[in-house]
Amino acid sequence: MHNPSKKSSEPQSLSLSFELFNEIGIVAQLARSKLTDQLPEGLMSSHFGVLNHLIRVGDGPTPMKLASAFQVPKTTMTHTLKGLVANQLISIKPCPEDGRSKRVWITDAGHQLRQQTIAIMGPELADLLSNISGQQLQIMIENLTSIRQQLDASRST
Amino acid sequence: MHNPSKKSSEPQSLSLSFELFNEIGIVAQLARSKLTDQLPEGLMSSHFGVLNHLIRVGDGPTPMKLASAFQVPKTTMTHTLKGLVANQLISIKPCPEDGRSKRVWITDAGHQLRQQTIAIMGPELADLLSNISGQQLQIMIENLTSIRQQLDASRST
DNA sequence: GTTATATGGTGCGATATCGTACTAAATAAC
DNA sequence: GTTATTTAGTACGATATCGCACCATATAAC
Repeated sequence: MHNPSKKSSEPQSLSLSFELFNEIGIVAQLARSKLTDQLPEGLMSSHFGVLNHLIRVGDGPTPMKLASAFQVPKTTMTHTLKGLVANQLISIKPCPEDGRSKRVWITDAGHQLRQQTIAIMGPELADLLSNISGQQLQIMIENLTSIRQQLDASRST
Repeated sequence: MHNPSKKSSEPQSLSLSFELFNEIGIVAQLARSKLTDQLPEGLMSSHFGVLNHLIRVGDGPTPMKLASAFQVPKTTMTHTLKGLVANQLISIKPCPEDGRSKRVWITDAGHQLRQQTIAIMGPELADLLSNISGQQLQIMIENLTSIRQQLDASRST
């Protein structure tokens, strides 16, 4: 059953596969919940995700670009952006090059909220990983990225 | 920046921590979406999760036990169970030992649906992991479990 | 240039999730 | 034994997510 020397490119045991995705799902849920607790009333992890993305990847994407970055339906993104606008954390302007599109810009308040949240959450998250070696962390990120990319690919099919 | 030999019990880099949780969140979302696509109309990953749990862990838990197993509010579990009952995949009976509680039992139809879904999803999930060694898979599960347990613990505080 | 198709965005309805408040039953305090 | 506290479950309202239908604009076909 336990077989650490299993070769790559062989299918993994079914139960281990389910176990991995099970753990991924629960950790995601708990982390999301923890993040939401840190945010001001009316804001959720989805809102923070957008603010964070605007800083990390750069300002001015279209709503569609955001939707595909987070792999959510565009209607969901419309809704999320509406909440951010209502809280004056972003501003949405028409796209000069494409009359169908709009572009999303983060405001100073948005920048501030993101900074503030990172200052609180960052150390907490890092704490959770404190007994994981840097090497293993790297491996986990690489593997998760690989899984995500495969899922992305199968989705667009 | 890249430091594979970092010692354990040191805090991880903030950006790497965020990156890990980011990937975890997106993979969870994509996997959930894929699972929902496989299920009959009106059922979601939350419903399947309960069925799967009833088989794996055993029949007859109270709704509260299920809620804490999935780390969702009890109102959410009430709602999820209602959907499963409506589809005749579980049955809920009063608990003999505790007048406040009820107990959840899976039906034959529930058993069937779970089996059927696993038969479809299992190989797909295993495929996603086919280029990850058994050893790395083991490590990922262990680390994710550790993270989950810490999040659980901090939650009950 | 006109028409057909594709793409970006939104409105709307259905359902999921979750917080608050409530009821009923069990347990603790006394 | 009565009362206070805790616990299991539900009802309800608010919001998130998502699928479908629709509009506006852009691109392709001709």
